[in-house]
Amino acid sequence: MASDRRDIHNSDVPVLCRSCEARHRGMCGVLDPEQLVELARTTHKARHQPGTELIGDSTEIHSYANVMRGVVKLSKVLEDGRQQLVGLQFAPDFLGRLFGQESSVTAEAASSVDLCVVPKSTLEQLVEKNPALEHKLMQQTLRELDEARTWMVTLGRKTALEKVASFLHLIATHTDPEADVVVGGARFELPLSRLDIADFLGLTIETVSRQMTKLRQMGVIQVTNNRTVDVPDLDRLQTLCG
Amino acid sequence: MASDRRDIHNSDVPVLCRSCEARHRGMCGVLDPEQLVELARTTHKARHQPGTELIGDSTEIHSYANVMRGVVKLSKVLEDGRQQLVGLQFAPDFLGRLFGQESSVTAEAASSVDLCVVPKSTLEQLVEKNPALEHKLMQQTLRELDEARTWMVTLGRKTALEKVASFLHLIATHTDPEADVVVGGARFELPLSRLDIADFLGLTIETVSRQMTKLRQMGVIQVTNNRTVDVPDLDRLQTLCG
DNA sequence: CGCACCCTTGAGGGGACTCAAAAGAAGTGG
DNA sequence: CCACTTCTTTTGAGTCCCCTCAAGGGTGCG
Repeated sequence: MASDRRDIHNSDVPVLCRSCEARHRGMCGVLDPEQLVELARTTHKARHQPGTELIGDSTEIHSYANVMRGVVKLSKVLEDGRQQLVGLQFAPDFLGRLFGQESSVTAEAASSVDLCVVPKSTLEQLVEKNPALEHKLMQQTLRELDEARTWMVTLGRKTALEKVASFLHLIATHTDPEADVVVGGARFELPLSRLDIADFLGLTIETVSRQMTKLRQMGVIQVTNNRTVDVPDLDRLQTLCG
Repeated sequence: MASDRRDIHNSDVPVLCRSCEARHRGMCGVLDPEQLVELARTTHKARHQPGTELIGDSTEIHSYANVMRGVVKLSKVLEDGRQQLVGLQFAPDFLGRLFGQESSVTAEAASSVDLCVVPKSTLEQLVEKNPALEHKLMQQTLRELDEARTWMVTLGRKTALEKVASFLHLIATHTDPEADVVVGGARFELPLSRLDIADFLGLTIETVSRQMTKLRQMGVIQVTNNRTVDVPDLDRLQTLCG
C-alpha cells in the first residue's frame, strides 16, 4: 500500500510511533510526520497493572492518552457505592474528556494496559492547528455515543440472560480474534472479572454467574479457567441477545 | 450587551434567524453573518405535532436540524418491540448523526416541535470550511455522551423510585423554569407521557405511576392534570435520586 | 351522554437480589 | 510438592421488587 511504502522511506517517523496501532487506525493517523515528531517529543509510554486507576472521577485533567494495548474500563459510582461501568476502551481508542476541566468518569485498567500519554496542552494546541485531528476525535466520540446508546437498551430492556449474552457478543466482536478461530465461532479471554461484568450489566455477580452456567448448559459457550470463553456459533449467541 | 447591539445594526442577519435560540446558544452562534446568510438560504422551518417521527432508525440521512422549540425523544427498539429512550433533546440542540450514512436511532417529536432543517450537504460543506462549527458540534456531542453515561447509571443501578425521582429532577433542571418559581423549587410540564417515561427509565407504565403516587404521598411533588408537576423542594427530590 | 385514551390501583407471580456456604483457582512458604 | 491462606466463582435457599394481567377512575371530545 502507498502509505506503507511512504513509511518505509520516511525515517522521520519517531521510533516510539513505528509499531503503534494508534498511528494507523487511531488519532495519530491524521498527523503528518512533522506533527508526529512534534507530538512524540512530549509523549511517553506507560504500562499499568490491572486495577490501576488511570483517571479519577471529578479529578482535574492534565493529560490525555491513547490506549496502545489492553482494555480500559470507564465507570461511575453512586454515593452509596453502587457502581456502573459506562464504557470499555480498546486499542487504539483515545482516552480522556477533550476540552473538559475535569473527568466525568473513572478510568481504570481492566487488563494490563499500555498507554501513550500526551500532555493536555500539547494535544489541545495540536487540535487547534489541525482540524483533521478534531475531526478524527469527533468520529470516535460519535462512535462512543452510539455504543453508549446501544448499551442503554441492554441496561434498560433486556433480561439477565440477554445481558450476559450481549456482553459476550460485544467482547467476541471487539477483541482481535485468535489465530485458531473456527468459522462462525470465536475464542477469547474475558478482560473483566465477574464483578466487573456485573457492574457493566447492572446485575449482581451471582446472577452473572448463574447466566453463564445456563449458557454453558445450553451449549452456547464453553468456559475454561473462568476466563477463556469458546463460542462455537456466534449467530446462535446473537439470537440470545434480544 | 455587545452582541445585542451588534445584532441591531446588523441587518444582514437573516429574518428567520433573528429570534432563533440556536443562533445564540446553539451551533449557529459560531457563524459570522455571511455564513449565516449562506446557511439560511437552504434551511427551512418545520413544525411537527407530538408523535411525529422525525428520523427513522436505520434510514438514510438527508438532512440535519436544530431544535428551536419543544422536546425531541431519541429511541431504539428491539426486534420484539421492547423500546428504550436513549436521549432527550431540547432547544437549541442539534439533531442528527453528523457524518453518518444512516441514523442509529429513531427521533420523534415528544411535544409540539419547531425545527430548522438543514440539508446534509450544506452543513457538511460548512463544517469543512469552518472548524469552529465542528468544534461547537463536538462540544454538544461530548455533552450528550456525558448525559448518556450518567443515564446508564440510572438504568443499571437505581431503584424504580430513584429512577422516577431522577427523571423529574432531569426535567426540572432542563426546561426553562416558569416565572412563578419559588426559591429552591420548580414547577413544570412533563414533556413525556407515562409510557415515554417508562421507556426512558426501563420500567413499565404501572411502576412509573406507582412511584409517582408514592412521591406524591411523601409530599415531594404535587401533580395536577397528570402533566403539571410542582416540586416545592428540589434538594429533597435530589436526595431521592440515589 | 358515550366513547376513547391515558392514568391509577389492585392482586398475584416471577426474575433478580440477598444472604450464606461450598468449590475452585492462585499465590505463599515450608 | 503439598499444606495453607486468600480471592474468585459457583451453587443454594429464601425474599423482595418490579412485572403481568385485570379492573377501575379521569379527562377530553364528538
